Amino acid sequence: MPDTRDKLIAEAEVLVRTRGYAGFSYADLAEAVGIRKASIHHHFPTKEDLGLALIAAYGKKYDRALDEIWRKTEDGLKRVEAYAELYLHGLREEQGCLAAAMATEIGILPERIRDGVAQFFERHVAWLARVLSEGRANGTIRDDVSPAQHARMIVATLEGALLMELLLGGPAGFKDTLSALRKSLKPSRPPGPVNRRQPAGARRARL
Amino acid sequence: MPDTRDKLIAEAEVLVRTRGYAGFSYADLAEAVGIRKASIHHHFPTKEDLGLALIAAYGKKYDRALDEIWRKTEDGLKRVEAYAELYLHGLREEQGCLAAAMATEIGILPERIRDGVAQFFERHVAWLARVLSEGRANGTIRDDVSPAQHARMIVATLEGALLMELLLGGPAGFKDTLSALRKSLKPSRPPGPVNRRQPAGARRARL
DNA sequence: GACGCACTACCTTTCAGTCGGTAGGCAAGG
DNA sequence: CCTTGCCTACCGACTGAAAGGTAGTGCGTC
Repeated sequence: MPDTRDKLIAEAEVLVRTRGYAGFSYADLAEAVGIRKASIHHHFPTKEDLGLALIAAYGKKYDRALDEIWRKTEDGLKRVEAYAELYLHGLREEQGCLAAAMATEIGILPERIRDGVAQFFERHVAWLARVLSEGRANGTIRDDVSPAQHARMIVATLEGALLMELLLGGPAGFKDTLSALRKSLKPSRPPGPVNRRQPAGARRARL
Repeated sequence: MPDTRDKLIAEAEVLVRTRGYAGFSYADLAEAVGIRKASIHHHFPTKEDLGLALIAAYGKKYDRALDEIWRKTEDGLKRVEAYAELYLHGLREEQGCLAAAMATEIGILPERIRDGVAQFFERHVAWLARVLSEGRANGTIRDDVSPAQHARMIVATLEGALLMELLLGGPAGFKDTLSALRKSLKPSRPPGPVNRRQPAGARRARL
């Protein structure tokens, strides 16, 4: 039994991800959650408050997912693939990325929300940079990739693919992009046992 | 002296690219162009009519640019870089992609506009697939890239990079992504005269 | 009895869209 | 040459609906 506030955030997230920030109203949200419009203002006095809570909650949700991926495997390529799976999941539900939706509305976005969205991207880029540099070190990522540059590229690629494949090729189209991306990261030779400092207990990514 | 209709399309394009489709009103557009709100309805009876004209004009503008790039060089990598430059130009003007902005609002987009946006992406993917396969043939693109897959990836990457770098790193951040992308396309050895099987008469695509 | 939460009722502003009308251009016809 | 008629372009004034937001009330629970 999630409390009302959580339900509001959950439903508002869906609305933004399918219609954009300016594209939904308190009336829409009220109907989705099953309370009255005025009651939403009790939890989120202004739409900006709601938007801020949305991007914060979305960011935390992703932080947890990144953390889980990190713990589940030390294989750089698998980590990236598990990261990509997060986007693919959105695509299957026919929902875009909340941050991307908000980012396209820069011009009308309250500044604090903009900051939240920027932080969202920054954290992902930083996390991927760590994944890549560690992957290079343990031989699971090509050694000619630049972690900083490729981290940016990966986020950009996945955000773009989600955006585009929502109306083009669906999951199949997304996977095309994904295999092209994989090719640019995979080491030409599989990591030899020398480089491999994988712990004894084999783990697997959930992808 | 561009006529009013053209001015309306030009200004509306800016509005959508900075604020999204739902994020601007006829009142905003009227002010930007310097005519009255009612007069806009004379040219575009409904907002859907306007949106349709917008994506059509935007598509044509890009078609011309792609055509010019095609004619200017036969080097696959250079073609891709010139294509990327189109996005970079938007970034410098602090404007996102019109199609991307509309794509994030799928849930409220009139169907005909959705179709227009989907076509926009499809044409770009198709054009890039030709660029890549021809580039492979003349040795200016790595021979292990799959034109169909990489074409999708390139559009996705550039769309995503534009989206993200508008609030993150600006042109500098974009160029990071771009150099990572370049690395995945460039042949490991520069094209030798042996591989080069370019016909004497240069060809051109109409696209 | 104070607080949390949802409600009814209402506010102001803005939204897309409509209406009737004006001003000017242009071509046909007497 | 001058009227008549039709056209495009624009306008002020308006409409109903929907936007975000407010005020005050009731009602159950610590």
